[in-house]
Amino acid sequence: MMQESGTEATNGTANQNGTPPSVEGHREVRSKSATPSSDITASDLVNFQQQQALQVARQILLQQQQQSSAHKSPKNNDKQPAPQVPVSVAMMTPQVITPQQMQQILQHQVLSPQQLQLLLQQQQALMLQQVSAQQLAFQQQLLQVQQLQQQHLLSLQRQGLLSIQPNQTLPLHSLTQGMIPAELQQLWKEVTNSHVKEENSATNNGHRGLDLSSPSPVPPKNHNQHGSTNGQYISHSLKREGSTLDDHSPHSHPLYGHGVCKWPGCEAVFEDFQSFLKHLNNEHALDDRSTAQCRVQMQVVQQLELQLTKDKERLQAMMTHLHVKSTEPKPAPQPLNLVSNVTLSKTAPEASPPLSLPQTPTTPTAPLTPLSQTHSVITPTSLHSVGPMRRRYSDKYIMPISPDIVQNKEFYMNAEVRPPFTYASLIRQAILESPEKQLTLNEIYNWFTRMFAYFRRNAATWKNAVRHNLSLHKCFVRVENVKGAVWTVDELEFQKRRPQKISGSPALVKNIHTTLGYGPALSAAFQASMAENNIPLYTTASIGSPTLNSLASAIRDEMNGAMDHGNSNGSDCSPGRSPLPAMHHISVKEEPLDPEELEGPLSLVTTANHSPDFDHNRDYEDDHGHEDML
DNA sequence: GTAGACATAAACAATT
DNA sequence: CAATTGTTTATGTCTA
Repeated sequence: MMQESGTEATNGTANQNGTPPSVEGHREVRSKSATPSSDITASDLVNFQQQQALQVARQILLQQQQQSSAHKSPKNNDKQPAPQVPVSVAMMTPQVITPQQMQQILQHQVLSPQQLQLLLQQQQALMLQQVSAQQLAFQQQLLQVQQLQQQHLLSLQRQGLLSIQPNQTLPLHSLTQGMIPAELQQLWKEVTNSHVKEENSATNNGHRGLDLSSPSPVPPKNHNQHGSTNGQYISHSLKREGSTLDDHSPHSHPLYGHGVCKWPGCEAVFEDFQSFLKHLNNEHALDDRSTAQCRVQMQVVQQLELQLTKDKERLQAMMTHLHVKSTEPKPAPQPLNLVSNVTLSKTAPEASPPLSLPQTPTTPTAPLTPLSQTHSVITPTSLHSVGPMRRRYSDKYIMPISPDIVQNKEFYMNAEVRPPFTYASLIRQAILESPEKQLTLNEIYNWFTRMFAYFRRNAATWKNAVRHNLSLHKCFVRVENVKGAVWTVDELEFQKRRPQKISGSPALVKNIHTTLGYGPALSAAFQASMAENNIPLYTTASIGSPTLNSLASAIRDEMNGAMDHGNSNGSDCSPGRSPLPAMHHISVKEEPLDPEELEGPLSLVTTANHSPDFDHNRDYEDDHGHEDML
């Protein structure tokens, strides 16, 4: 009987390995390179804006430090691109800093008023851009949701379940229009009104003693080179980054548009840029009022950010909801499509590989991980797409496999989808999950069958593989026991063996390393302990917002050049590939497994009812289940 | 094109 | 004796 399953398995694997791998391989490659621009767009730009602000602040600080300490030379001015170095640092630094930092700067007068004004203006520009960028981001996301819903409705219509006009849209726009500049203006007026009165008396105070008031002398020609005025500087720096929304022509200024001063609550009209600059430096120079306005604006920005966060969550929830719902009427394999749609066009083609697998129309729509792909441009892993073991290749990027397994537990437990992890990783996970960090071979088997629907079949094949792996890898240590022998994991070995593998590996870890400032060696140990404790080390990068991910990706790209090959290890913990925590619960819990999947006795093994958590007694039970299987 | 990691298959020995 | 466990070898795929 065992034989039967064995041969069956062989056939099965043969098929699975046959066609799909190549096809998917291509897909994977494609998906890797085809970073959907839509992912990075608006929201990321917002981040960039913030980073730029921070960068400017840093540059200024740097310059000031240099000036105050050694007065190096006017070089600093020409060398504006030099501070580039910190860019990466700045990028990695949570943007949260920006406002607070600003505040501190304001309060402690660390900077010269002139520099301060730079910051203020930068901030202003940022906020204005943010508003539009955020709206843009929202609209895109909402558009996706809308499309999704429309598709859903359409499909329902086709099935005659619904008769609604496809055009019918949700009142989504109300969301997006919730934060319009007008409102901000209003807010501004309210807040600043009080200050306006003081304005007259306060305008020309000591601060102006600085050369702020000399905007005119600056010839337009210099604008592109090294601006000596605020606006110029900013526009220059922004341009250098090449990531601005605004087109900064020589005479452009974030606070100047359509002949109008965009300073909150100002709206003064100017015929030419020069007069605007004059106005800017005169009317909006660094004084109490401007400072206050800036503070307020910061609050506004924070509010906006908050709002953005909330709306993102809402969107997430909506998507989640739709996703789950769509899988509910599971009889149809449609869910998958839907998911892929939600997931993004990018993954769409991958979400359907089921072709390759006699996949169980079972529920689970796909490991969450793929969903995360959507957002994490970084992830070099489309591996999670259902597919043959080969896919697991990218597994090397995921050393702390544990979290991934745990997080997608539901999915793998119910879907007869090959887990994208190596046998070694799985074995390790099994062992580490055990209370005593040791398992007998049979217990390992049981863990496999319990945790993965996929391993409820093809027993002969994968069991052999498990044994083979146990013997082959040094990281698995066999320990004689009273009852016989148990297997344990030599974590160090486990960590050790991977480094050699990849040389030019994904730089994900690099992020972590650099971020944490750990050397490879240290980090190895660190990771090891993290992994051992099932702590998703990489979540730092993955957990965050999608934008964070793309941000990380950007960082990585940036650093790749410098650090390539430098790191022997760590390539294992990929932030990118980690599933999106927020979406974890999506995996649909299917009551019973697909009947088809549970051919006879197998159903007993399903363990689906068992809590996925380790239970000491289960071994015997499972054993029986196995016997049934034979 | 090559090396390394991995999956799979299978032969074989030792143990239960 | 059969099944299980463990080791080893061979082969093929995939990726860097």
